[in-house]
Amino acid sequence: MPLYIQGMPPDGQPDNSAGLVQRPARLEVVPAPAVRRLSLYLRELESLLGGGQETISSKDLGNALGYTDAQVRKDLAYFGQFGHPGIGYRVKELITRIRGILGTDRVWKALVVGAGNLGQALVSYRGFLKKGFEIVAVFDNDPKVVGRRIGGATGVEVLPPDRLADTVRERGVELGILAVPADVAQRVADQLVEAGIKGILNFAPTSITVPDTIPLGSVDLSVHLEQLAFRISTSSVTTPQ
Amino acid sequence: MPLYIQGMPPDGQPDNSAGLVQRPARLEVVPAPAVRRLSLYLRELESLLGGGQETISSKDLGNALGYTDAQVRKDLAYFGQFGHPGIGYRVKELITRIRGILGTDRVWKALVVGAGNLGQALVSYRGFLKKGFEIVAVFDNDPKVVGRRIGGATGVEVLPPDRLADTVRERGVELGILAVPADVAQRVADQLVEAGIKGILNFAPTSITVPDTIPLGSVDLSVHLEQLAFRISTSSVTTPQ
DNA sequence: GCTTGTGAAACGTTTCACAGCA
DNA sequence: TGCTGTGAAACGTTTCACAAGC
Repeated sequence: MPLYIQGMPPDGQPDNSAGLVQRPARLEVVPAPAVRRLSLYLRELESLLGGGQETISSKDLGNALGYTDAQVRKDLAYFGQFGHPGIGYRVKELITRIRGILGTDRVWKALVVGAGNLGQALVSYRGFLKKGFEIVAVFDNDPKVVGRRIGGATGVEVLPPDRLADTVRERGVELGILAVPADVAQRVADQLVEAGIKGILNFAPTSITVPDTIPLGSVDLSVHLEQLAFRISTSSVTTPQ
Repeated sequence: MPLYIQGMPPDGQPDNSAGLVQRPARLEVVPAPAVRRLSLYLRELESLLGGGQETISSKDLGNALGYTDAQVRKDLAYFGQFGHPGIGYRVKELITRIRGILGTDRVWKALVVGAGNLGQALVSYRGFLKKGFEIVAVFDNDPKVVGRRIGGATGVEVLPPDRLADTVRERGVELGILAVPADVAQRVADQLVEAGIKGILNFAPTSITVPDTIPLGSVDLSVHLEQLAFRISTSSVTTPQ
């Protein structure tokens, strides 16, 4: 599934040398894997910034994550010219740029459906906010859980499912996180879409379908363990060239 | 990172028509994305089995997950000939085959490091066992948490970090799941490797390095939300050709 | 009819290699 | 010298299209 994004002109003078006609914004194709790596570059850069490092080369950034220097440069070049020949990339500048590209230079409101163990863990996780995500509500259909507070003093109250739609609308929630059992995941997803959610991250161990205008991500913990099991099982039989 | 696995001969008569010389097992290359999809096929098939369905075509299996029929057939064909022309795939048979391929036709012992919210959620998750994974121990360095029981009656006791190595060895633990803060993830990974763990799944929001003999998976919740944010942000500018 | 398995073609992604710049 | 940005080549993956089988 290739991703088409509207290309932005490189820094500095826009190339209008062709003359009088305004050049239409290039339509460029960004490989989905490149966008995934952008998140990892950002994470690494934030760590470097904490360590006080001011610049980094594509070689060092790649090495830290197991990619080649060419891969790093190519990935970044899809979005513009951020580097400085002879110097590398300025850490602070690149962080700002990548946040702008990913859209996390502002705070996204998210809600969690399902206040089981995983739902509680997601609501309690302190790392989301500095990444640009704020969990503003959590829902559960168990009356014994509704009304309870999750996430300590600054936490949120568990709401009943019938509050879902109005919460999305009134609070401007854009992201829905599904931490419900597999058998209700599709139904909840439908409700979220109906309520006007803009994207869904599904932790339920089942595949769900949404209109293809709604970006959908999914994380299945068992699937990740299975992939490990496969790689361990076959590594004894493996000949990595 | 291409994956090389030792190809298995198709069902029935091994092709030894070339004559007297024993044909060496073909070394075949399986795309990593194909292996990931195998897990999804398995999940879908298990759901179909629960619904009583006996056979399924590559077309229907693909449709359920958003893939083409050719993709499904190709993926499965990397590992052998499991289908029946005119019929499709027998659900029960294919489940057995895929489990055999992934290595989850037996139970893998896993441990969790970190008994915070996420660690507790992982230990408590009831779905792992029927997928072939058993969490046999959980560790935490907080003395207030050590000794506590997690996961109810059948749960496990939280152990201190100094019990890590002997637990891996004595109980034959093969998989390590990291649910610790980023700043200790690498250190814990090193200890797990030192103790003889065979694979690691990292939930800490940082990249870690392990010897390349040790398969490593990683799940960063913020990264998944970032990818959603990007897709939402760009979808207004998107022309999915 | 409907279905699989599979070479070959099409397509997508990564790596190479080097011009250009600090 | 060291580094980026980028076309072109190499490589990997998916789709096509069809022979063969139920």
